[in-house]
Amino acid sequence: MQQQAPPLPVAAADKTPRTARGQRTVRIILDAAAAEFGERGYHDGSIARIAQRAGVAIGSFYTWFDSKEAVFRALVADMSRQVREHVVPHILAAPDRLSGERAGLAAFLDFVRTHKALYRIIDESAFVAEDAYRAHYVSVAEGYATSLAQAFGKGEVSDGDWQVRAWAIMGMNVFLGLKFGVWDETRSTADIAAAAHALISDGLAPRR
Amino acid sequence: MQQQAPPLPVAAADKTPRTARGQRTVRIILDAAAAEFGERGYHDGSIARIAQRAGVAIGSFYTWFDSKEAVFRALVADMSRQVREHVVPHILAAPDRLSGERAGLAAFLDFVRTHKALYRIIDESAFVAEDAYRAHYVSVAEGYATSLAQAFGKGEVSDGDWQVRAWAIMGMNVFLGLKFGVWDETRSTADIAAAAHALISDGLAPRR
DNA sequence: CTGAAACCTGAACCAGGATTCAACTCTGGA
DNA sequence: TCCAGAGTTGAATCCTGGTTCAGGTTTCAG
Repeated sequence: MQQQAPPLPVAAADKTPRTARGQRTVRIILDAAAAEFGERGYHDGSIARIAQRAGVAIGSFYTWFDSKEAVFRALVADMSRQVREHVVPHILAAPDRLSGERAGLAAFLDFVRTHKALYRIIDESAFVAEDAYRAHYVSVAEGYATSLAQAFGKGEVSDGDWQVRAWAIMGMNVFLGLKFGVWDETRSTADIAAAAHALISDGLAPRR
Repeated sequence: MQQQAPPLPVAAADKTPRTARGQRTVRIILDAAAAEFGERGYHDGSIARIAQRAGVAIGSFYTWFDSKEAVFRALVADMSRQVREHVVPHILAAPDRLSGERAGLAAFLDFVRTHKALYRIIDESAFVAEDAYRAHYVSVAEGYATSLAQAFGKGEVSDGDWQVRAWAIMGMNVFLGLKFGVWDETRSTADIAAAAHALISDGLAPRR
């Protein structure tokens, strides 16, 4: 009975669009920011240029975002979601966790190759918005850990240290994404995924 | 017969110290820069503050480095070397490649825990000096690849895709370093290394 | 001892770019 | 049709912080 009808009591002076028009503008700015930061990085990226790309005045930018860092954070959240949405279905569609891992990596690599900006932005967030970066990877790692533990329940993987395994596999994927997604596109993503799958699945120990 | 004795024909206007005194100053500035960039990151780090930490005038800084980016690059090279120098011996001292991998990871984690600045700087170089970053990881990956191929020759590891394996393992180590070296020190490094070793060595496939 | 090269000094300069703001235009409900 | 609120505009402000520069000080070979 304390807070009344007046729209959004706490976050009163917030910058949420109240209209379809506003929503559209926010989306446009966000995309422009993705392009700008993707190309020039956070610090060489400029608000003026973002506004220009968006075909909008600088003032409009500040109508929707408090600061340069604010857009960047919004972007990180946006992308974190996009990657997950793209990759997770591929994992789930697979018959078992291990081949799911393979499908997931292939999907991830494909995604990276077509969304280099996004990839770079998430990585740079480590230095611009550490908490956002951490949040992203911690949540992904947790997803991995539970998923693996479940797979163990079904007898699809061996027992082991879920936490370490989750971070290890995640790191693996990220670096393979960097190398074979961003830097070097000469090899097919399926190929890479297969090789990585073999490693994760059977390890390096010599066949006995 | 074109270039004569005059000291350093090509790199004439370079900034290499010609004296022990100068050398000392460069070292001091480099250390101050490591501390500054380690704490504040590249962009929030300032030359003025670096000079202050070093107990040196701003002008002196510019006697030895052309720009902010220049020190940063020098730092990355310096650290790339340091990490390698610290870790490689541990790998070589092991009886075989696979247990070497374990020792190497443990050493790496220990190093990270005591040199968080360095770790952060190398990572940030991806955005400040991409080529330096690339050079660092490409060279490490190459080291891995050849080392693994050699181990295969001795029958210590199975056959496989060396390039993918190298990048995968490197990524694994980097992320484990981030998680258990920088962010979370609750677990012993030996512990982490053991778990990672088990993963790399035998994989996730259920025991048959 | 001496002078020239090597170093050091830090106030002042300046560019780039984030942020502000006062006025203007749109839009949709009554 | 009308207008209040929602959006838009972009020149002007402001400030941070990298870089310069015109001398001083130290060092050391001869």
